[in-house]
Amino acid sequence: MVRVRSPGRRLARSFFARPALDVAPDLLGCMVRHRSVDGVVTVRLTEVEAYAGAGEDPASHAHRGPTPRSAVMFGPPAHLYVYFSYGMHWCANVVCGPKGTASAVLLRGAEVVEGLELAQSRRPQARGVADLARGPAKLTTVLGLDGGSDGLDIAGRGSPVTIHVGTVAAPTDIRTGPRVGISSAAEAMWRFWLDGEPTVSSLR
DNA sequence: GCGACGATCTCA
DNA sequence: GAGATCGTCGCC
Repeated sequence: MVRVRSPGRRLARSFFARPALDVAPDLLGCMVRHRSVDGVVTVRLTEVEAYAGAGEDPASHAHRGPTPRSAVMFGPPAHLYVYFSYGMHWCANVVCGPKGTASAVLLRGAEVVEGLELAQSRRPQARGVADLARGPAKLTTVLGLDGGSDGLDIAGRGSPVTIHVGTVAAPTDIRTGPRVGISSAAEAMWRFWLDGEPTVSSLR
């Protein structure tokens, strides 16, 4: 694959206005950037999971229809869905599909490519650079995101969070497998990751 | 109003 | 392998 270490063209809303199952593998290698008052952190995605729409995916937060928590998922694509998990962690998704489908892609693992120092200060417990964003809650922490970012339009003008073209993965570099940590629809091979990357959360 | 459980992480 | 720790949602 071609390795580019800086973010390329910014992804437009149309990129996300497709089924999550199509968007998810296309996001591998892409760069997620967050600029805050603290500075800029950019990561390159190495692992994602797709969550299909309401009624189609029992493992999705949107499965039983809109609730206050999952409301953002039912809105237009390219918005951030950030939720609180296990009483202590934040996890970030990007809403996909046309408005109302309530599908999304969970960001599970990434490599820090910009703002290493700031990333390390946000996760002092990290074992090493590969551990900084290996796992959805770690990735969210390193980017400096939390519930305050829920609903953010990443395709909008002036958004602090943007996603860009990064490294282009060859189809043979992409692996698929079952999603992690869910009990229903566990057989769906809707987890995608880049082969051989040390920042993939649970290796297979 | 109540209770079960979770798209997890860390440390032992 | 267990504990931390609490919001969300379904059901009573």
